[in-house]
Amino acid sequence: MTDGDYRIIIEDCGDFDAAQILECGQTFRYRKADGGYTVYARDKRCFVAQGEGGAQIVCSPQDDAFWRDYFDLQTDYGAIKRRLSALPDMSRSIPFGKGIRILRQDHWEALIGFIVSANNNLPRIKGIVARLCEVLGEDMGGWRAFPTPRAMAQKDAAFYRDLGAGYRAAYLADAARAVDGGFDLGALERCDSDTARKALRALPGVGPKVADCVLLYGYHKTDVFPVDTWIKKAYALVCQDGCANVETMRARLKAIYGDDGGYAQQYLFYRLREKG
DNA sequence: TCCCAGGCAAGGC
DNA sequence: GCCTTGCATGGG
Repeated sequence: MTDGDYRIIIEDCGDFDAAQILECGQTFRYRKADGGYTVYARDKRCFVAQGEGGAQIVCSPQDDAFWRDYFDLQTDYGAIKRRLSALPDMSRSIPFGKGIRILRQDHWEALIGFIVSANNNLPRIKGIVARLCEVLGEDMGGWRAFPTPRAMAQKDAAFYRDLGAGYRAAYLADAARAVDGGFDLGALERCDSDTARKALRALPGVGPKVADCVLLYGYHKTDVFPVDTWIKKAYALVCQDGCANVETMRARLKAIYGDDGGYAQQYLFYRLREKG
């Protein structure tokens, strides 16, 4: 890391664990490094070190506010955990993933990342996103920014296929053209989750699951409950009703966990994937 | 080799 | 409307 000595210090790590935050599948732009993680967001980079005594975010001093917001440092996760504690499976899942936080990511970045994520695995998603930045992102002097909608819109499906995106290649090209052509991602900030979800689903490659992930990680709309293959497997733990329809599952899980559904989903997802 | 991965879209009923 | 199928590619 060559960004100097500026550090954001997190003294109490009861609600902050870098490994859990980054490896719980909400972002694909990080690299495990010696003693921590290098994290990328938009056109910025930081290094997160986690030790016994606490965590430190090493970054450029002018990016202090950006990273405090990105890591959601102003939110009281103790209060969230207390609200969820009595709900199904939370007595197991919250202690297992107690250091998870929901990152406040960029709309566009979350959209592209989760279009890539469809029927894909985490190592491969990370690789595709890394190549996307490497080839189309602005050179920031040692690393690459996430590509702009304009930069991505100028490439066609064949380009993204060569990058290894598989059958998602056309989704990437078409979604980029839609956003570059005027689809207003920023306007959805002011919509409720159901309205924003319907709007996002008009984009190619955005179905129910991808839309929910974009809303949760790209808009911090924490009342959504993304249902993926892991949550489908877990559903029987929470609702022993034999339900197999995904939309019904989603509705029932939303009803159980309410406005904190996004957090509950993240604790559940992390524990299941890590076999905790 | 085979199954699976933070699913989506299209086509058949 | 709901259900099934095809889809690219790499990990385990």
